[in-house]
Amino acid sequence: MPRPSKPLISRAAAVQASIEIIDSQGLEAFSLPRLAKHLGVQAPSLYHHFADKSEILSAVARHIAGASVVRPRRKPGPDWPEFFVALSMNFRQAILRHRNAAPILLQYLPRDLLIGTYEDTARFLLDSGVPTHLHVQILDGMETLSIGAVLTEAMRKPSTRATIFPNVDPESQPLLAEALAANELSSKRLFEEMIRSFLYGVMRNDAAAGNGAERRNAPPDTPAPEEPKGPWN
Amino acid sequence: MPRPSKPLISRAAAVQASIEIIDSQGLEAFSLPRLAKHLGVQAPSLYHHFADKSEILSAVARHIAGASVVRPRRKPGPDWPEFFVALSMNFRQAILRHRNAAPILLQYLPRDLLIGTYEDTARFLLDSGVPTHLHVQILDGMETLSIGAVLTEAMRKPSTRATIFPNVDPESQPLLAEALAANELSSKRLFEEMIRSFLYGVMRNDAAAGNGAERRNAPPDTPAPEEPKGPWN
DNA sequence: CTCGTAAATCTTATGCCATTAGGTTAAAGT
DNA sequence: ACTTTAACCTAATGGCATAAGATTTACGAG
Repeated sequence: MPRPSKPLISRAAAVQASIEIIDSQGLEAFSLPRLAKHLGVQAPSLYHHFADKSEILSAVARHIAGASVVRPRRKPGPDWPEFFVALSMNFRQAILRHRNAAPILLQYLPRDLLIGTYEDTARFLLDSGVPTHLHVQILDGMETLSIGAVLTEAMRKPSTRATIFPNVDPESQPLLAEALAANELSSKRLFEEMIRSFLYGVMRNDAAAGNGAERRNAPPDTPAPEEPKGPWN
Repeated sequence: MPRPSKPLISRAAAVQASIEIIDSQGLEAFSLPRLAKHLGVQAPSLYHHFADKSEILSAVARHIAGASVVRPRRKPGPDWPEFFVALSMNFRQAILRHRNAAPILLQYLPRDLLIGTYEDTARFLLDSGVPTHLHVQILDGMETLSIGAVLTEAMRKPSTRATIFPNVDPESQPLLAEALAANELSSKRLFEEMIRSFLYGVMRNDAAAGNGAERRNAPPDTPAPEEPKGPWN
């Protein structure tokens, strides 16, 4: 059956089907023959729409990450950190919906997709009174932190997903057990608090200097390298 | 040539050779036939020492991550955050030495390897006067943050590795360009500052309350969910 | 010293996969 | 009406992970 009236394959449909396979059967189950079967088509036909497998995976990553670029609507102001908290939580949700795809995202995450929104974000920071010399720290930190935290969370095995730390023995690890007992936060809240902590932490220097905009961040109290890189073998 | 006087393969040698291949030729170049050739042996022979390929990769992950569990020697005290900063930098160094293996680490990172050291770390926090109810936040946060940040950094393409944000157009993105110009930190220092910011940020509540140990962390000023999970498609 | 067992390698084979080459037909443009 | 090109197909190639089973040797028990 060559050249049907209406194409049997579209990039969108292929991406959609790929995500369904990955979600329901895991990343290892994803292969071109399997995807093709899902689309009622033969595997090599996919090469008419994608250069190779990696291009499909790349499109999948774009689709998943793209769904998370819904910017919370918030006015600039002193509680600007909450904008980023909300943004991160959106991102986290979007990724966790397709946690099986996490390795794909690590490899193919379209950095430009995020960076494309940074100009607006910089404006938001500026309007909120955050000094310019902190913008890169905040933007880069948020990116790194969100992606990294979400990906590692996505990779947690289902069995140990409920507990924060698996296999803690109260006998040999009494302090750790006590710490866990004293903890009140779920994984989700831990993530949220982590973002918040980072953002408030970034502001610590300038806050101490009376919120003055002119104070450049001097080298921190302790530069302190440690453990001089010994032979790595 | 069956059953030689001295075994031709050892787990250690196999792991070592695997890392060399991955470092020099990339993760995609790693296959059992290739590894076998490196060891002067036939591919199926590897199954006498490992159950399957994933067991090899798991051992590789252990080896790489294990090299980073060198704990900085620091006394407990008010500058306890610097212990964690040094620890993270060690970890970062160890991983970045084998950045091609980053995807492996995401998949096989032995969580217990890190958690095994948490009891000591909890003791350290306690001796430094950090309240117990923050320990989990700190331990989990440090783990998440270090792993995530390092893995995403490791995945950066060589071409864009030098710049913090690639492809910033001063015309269309003036604020972002300005922010980059105002930034004084290298990638390494950004990482370092990120860790520090997080740790100081975690302390913000208790510090404000006069370092009192009894103050449980009340729900933060703004719980604020946002973007109510719309249909994800 | 001998002999059985188990260790460490081999060869061969299977089935899946990504990808290439080249054929076939229908749609679309001239 | 004719050419081009889009969109599928079948068939083939070479790599891979892994299984099955053969072979030879080291080693420990008697």
